[in-house]
Amino acid sequence: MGVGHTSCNKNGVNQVHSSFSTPRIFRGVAGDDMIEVISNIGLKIENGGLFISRGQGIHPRRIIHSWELIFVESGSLSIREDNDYYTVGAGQCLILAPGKTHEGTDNFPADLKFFWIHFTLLPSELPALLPGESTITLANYIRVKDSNSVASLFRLFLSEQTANAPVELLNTIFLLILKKLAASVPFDKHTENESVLVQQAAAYIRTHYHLKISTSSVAAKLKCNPDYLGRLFRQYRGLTVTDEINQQRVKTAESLLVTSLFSLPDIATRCGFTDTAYFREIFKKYKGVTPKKWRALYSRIHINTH
DNA sequence: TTTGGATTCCGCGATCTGCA
DNA sequence: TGCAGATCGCGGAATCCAAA
Repeated sequence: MGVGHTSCNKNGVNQVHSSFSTPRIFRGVAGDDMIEVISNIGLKIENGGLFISRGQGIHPRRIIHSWELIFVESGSLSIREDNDYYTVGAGQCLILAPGKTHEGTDNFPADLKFFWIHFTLLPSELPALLPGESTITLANYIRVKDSNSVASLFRLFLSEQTANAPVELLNTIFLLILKKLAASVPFDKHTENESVLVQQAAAYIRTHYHLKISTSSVAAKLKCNPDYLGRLFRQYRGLTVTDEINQQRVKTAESLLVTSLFSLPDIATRCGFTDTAYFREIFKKYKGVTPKKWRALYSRIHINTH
């Protein structure tokens, strides 16, 4: 497999390189529903972790000498790598290359949670591929197809790492994560043809939906006419800017309703709604039921009363 | 009865849409 | 890309409801 590099998109946003030549970091033999992993896989895992936001702070500017695999479980991470800007949302993955400058471009939102693993590539001294062997190619920016399984694998990785599991086991779990990522799709291929303005607006909405934003404020931020932005957004994405904002808010509310005990006004505020009544109306519009019913139907919180 | 949270209603201002 | 009419978003107040 090769891990990709990123390069500057002409239009400045989300350029994805989906094929990579060298270096190869591990080799596997494909079989029927199984993978035989060669023990000397040519990579060294340094460490991994889970970042949970406290709703403040920003990713520091730094250059590291290892690869970094980031998988966002909730919220969104705004980050740049040299001249490439990314907004990595829930269920998305980004691979940062060594030797490049990366830093946050916005404060950590309160709901941000992401897994990370640092690894280095050993000098490749592997012979040419043998019959039956294959390499895996990964894009550097991926919308993960089965994000729940990937999150479970990351948790397993961290658990085994804490238990001082043998390197081979950690490598195997890491390999499974990479296989899952390889089966996913590079992020938003259609965006290559999409207006830069629309991409910038969407990225801004993904990181600011919890604040008081509107078509006007997004347009003002991007220094363009609100009418023009609204038209472009509809043209490329088939929905209005307000719809996009509301969808982001409802998505977050959906999660908070089933995983927290916050009151509806509290959740409305956390999702960017300044009015609970309007929150309820919008939630019902998208989900078909009121927030209260949604919580009753899907809440995973068990409340002890004694 | 009180209190806190949920729901409904109404009106103004923001946003969308069609047109130039 | 801007204008104007139509439509919709959103805030505030009133009301409902359930628990204490």
